Amino acid sequence: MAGGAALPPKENHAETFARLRDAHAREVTEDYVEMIADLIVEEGEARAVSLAERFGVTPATVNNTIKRLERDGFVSSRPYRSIFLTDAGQTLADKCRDRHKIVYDFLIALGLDAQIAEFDAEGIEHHVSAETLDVFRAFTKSSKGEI
Amino acid sequence: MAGGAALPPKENHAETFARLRDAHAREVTEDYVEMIADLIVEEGEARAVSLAERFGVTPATVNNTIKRLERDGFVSSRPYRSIFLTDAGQTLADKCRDRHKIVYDFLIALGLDAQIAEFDAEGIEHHVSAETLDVFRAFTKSSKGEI
DNA sequence: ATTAAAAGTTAGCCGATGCTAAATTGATTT
DNA sequence: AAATCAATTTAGCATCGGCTAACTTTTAAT
Repeated sequence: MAGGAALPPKENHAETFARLRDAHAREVTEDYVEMIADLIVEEGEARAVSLAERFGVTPATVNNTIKRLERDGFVSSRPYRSIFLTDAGQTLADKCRDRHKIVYDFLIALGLDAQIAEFDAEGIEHHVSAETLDVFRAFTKSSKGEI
Repeated sequence: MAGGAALPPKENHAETFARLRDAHAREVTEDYVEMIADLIVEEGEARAVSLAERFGVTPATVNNTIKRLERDGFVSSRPYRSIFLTDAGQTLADKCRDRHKIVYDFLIALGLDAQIAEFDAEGIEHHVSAETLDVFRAFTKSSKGEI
């Protein structure tokens, strides 16, 4: 009963990597809307200069990226003004914030320190399926109850 | 004594994202050397056509990527021949295989099914710190002992 | 009100990673 | 041996996400 199990282990390589590439394509967008939402909460508005500083990129790069996000309907902006999330952008930001927190809390529940949990969560959050997120959440919850 | 804790929670955004971008830059390289090593084990050699099929990209893309890997010292190849790992490539492949297995086993230990564990591991493996890997490994081990 | 500083924008560049289409080489079949 | 078929390579293109340098606009100070 061990041999082939439920799922053929070979076949689906290509699909795995296709989904991986899709995830990558969304990462910058997700990081930006998440950060813009944070900045609006923390500083009252999202300025390009703050995004540049937080991401560690140049203002020109931020400008570039914001244009893509605008094209894709996640943010709105007017020249020399601060940046706003559209409804779609806000929805995405909310989803990302939740997901980020689930991953972060899970890593903390595993015993990792805040610095490492924060850094790893930033990388991991874009690559967890809904199923894995559920398991993470349940684990964190149960580990809290078990004290 | 609680306020600032050991690590200021704000400041280091930029460094986090810089490290994230570094990790991204390594992902394709790591996936390729890992896959080349797998192919050599499974099929006796690594052909471009197999890489193309497994990654779900065109042969032209594989060719491109192999040239970069060659430039960076991870593989060697001669025209119309199969692809070999250099020592550096083999070392990296071994490291990646270990890491991949740790992440995969951890997800399985958490109760996820093989298909999802495999897919998520592929995304997560490039973004786990050494500390997190240690915790994953310890968790998997202890969960095996606890049956 | 002018000037200086800060913020934002534009133009032009580069590398990574993908593609298609066409040419080439290698392997197989007849 | 020739012809075919599969694999590989080349050329040319696109997008993303970075950069620098130069310029413009806005904001703040004097």
